[in-house]
Amino acid sequence: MSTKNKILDAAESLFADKGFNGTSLREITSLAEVNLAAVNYHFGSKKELIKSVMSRYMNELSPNLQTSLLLICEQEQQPNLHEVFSAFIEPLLSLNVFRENGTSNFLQLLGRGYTDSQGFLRWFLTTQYPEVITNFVTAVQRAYPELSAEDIFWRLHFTMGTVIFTMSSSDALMDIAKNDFDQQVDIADVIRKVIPFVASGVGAPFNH
Amino acid sequence: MSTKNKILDAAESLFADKGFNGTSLREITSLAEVNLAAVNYHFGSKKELIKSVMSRYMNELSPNLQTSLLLICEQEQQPNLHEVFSAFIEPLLSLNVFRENGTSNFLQLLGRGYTDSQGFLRWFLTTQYPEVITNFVTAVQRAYPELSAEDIFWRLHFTMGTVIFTMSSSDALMDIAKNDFDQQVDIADVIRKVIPFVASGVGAPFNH
DNA sequence: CGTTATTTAAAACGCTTGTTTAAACTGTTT
DNA sequence: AAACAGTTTAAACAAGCGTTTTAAATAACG
Repeated sequence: MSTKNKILDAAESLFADKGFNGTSLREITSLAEVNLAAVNYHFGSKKELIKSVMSRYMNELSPNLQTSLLLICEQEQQPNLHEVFSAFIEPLLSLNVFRENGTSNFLQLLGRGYTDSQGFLRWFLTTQYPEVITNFVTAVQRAYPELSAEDIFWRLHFTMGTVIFTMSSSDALMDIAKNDFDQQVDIADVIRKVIPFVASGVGAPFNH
Repeated sequence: MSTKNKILDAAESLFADKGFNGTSLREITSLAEVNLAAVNYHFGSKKELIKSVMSRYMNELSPNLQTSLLLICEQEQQPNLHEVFSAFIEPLLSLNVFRENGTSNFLQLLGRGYTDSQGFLRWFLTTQYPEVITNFVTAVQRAYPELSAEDIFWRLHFTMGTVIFTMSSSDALMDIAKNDFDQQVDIADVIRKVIPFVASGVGAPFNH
């Protein structure tokens, strides 16, 4: 495997675990078993390395998610919200074949990006991959046309919060569930549990 | 104002803004206009300062939340989930009189604590203030008895995720809402928007 | 008033951070 | 075989970190 990919792999799992700020280049390069200077040689800076780690996932996920959402938008009958959110399941889980622990790693990284580093990653994602959000909004609008643009905006961010936060701490949560309820769960189970929650949340009646 | 409180105030707003890892003691002491060494003198270490900042809020919030939830648990008729979650509104908003921007600062700190510093703050809160969680679970159980303990566990964490994540990025979200929808919102508005979402999410039917 | 304890001040500590440098090495091309 | 670009290496850089130390200023009390 190339040095570049060794760095990306090591950075990915450390970033997911301890955040971007919480991970040093020395930790990354020693896990990747490459020289410290290799990061700056191949990526230029730590910030660019973070972008590369995220891009690798987004370039894999984005087209799958696009076709999955488009399928829902273009079908004859009106979809319900549960269908819309279920459209995420397969593209997200397919990240697991793309890379070991791909699904949870990616979602954890997403969560880090929203809280670490004061939102520069949010800017990066919304400017580099805006069509993902657009399609998602369209799908929700088709499923629940009474919802105003403002309410869609807020409820989609609530949804992102639910999913991202859950996945950020999914390791800890799965441990607790195992200890307290003898309940062996994996990331696919968590996704199946969270879909009814967010679908119902987005579909909640509103009292203006 | 005492040196100790000047430090606590400065630390609180910086921590909420940039996270625990992302804030240095030098930033804190220079915003507080006190000497650098004062932190270690008064609090012993940065970690203890973090605990102190959180405790100041928890000691204010915890009793209010207790009485509010107890009121719901002890009332004659069965409460619905919307009532249960609404029990948080007043105690949370009262943090705003306790301290400027108290509500959003506290919720942002809570979010930081779950993602920064690998969960030591989660340990701190669940061991120091377990009765808050217990009462909350009891209230939800009364409102939705069909929900199993496992499902309550998961859905309450989804709820925490929604709220904490939303509040962590509430400043950014309120800015976007203002720009895109000419919608002037404050933290109370956000809370009013999120309550139907989480109440509906927790109350979602499940498909076993 | 004088003594003791508490609080602040400035400087330095040792350590880690991201980044840069310059030399050594690798494999291909002329 | 020599020249070459592409990589890797070890060492050093300046800057920032949390913490400690020492001395000066302030407050409390007999």
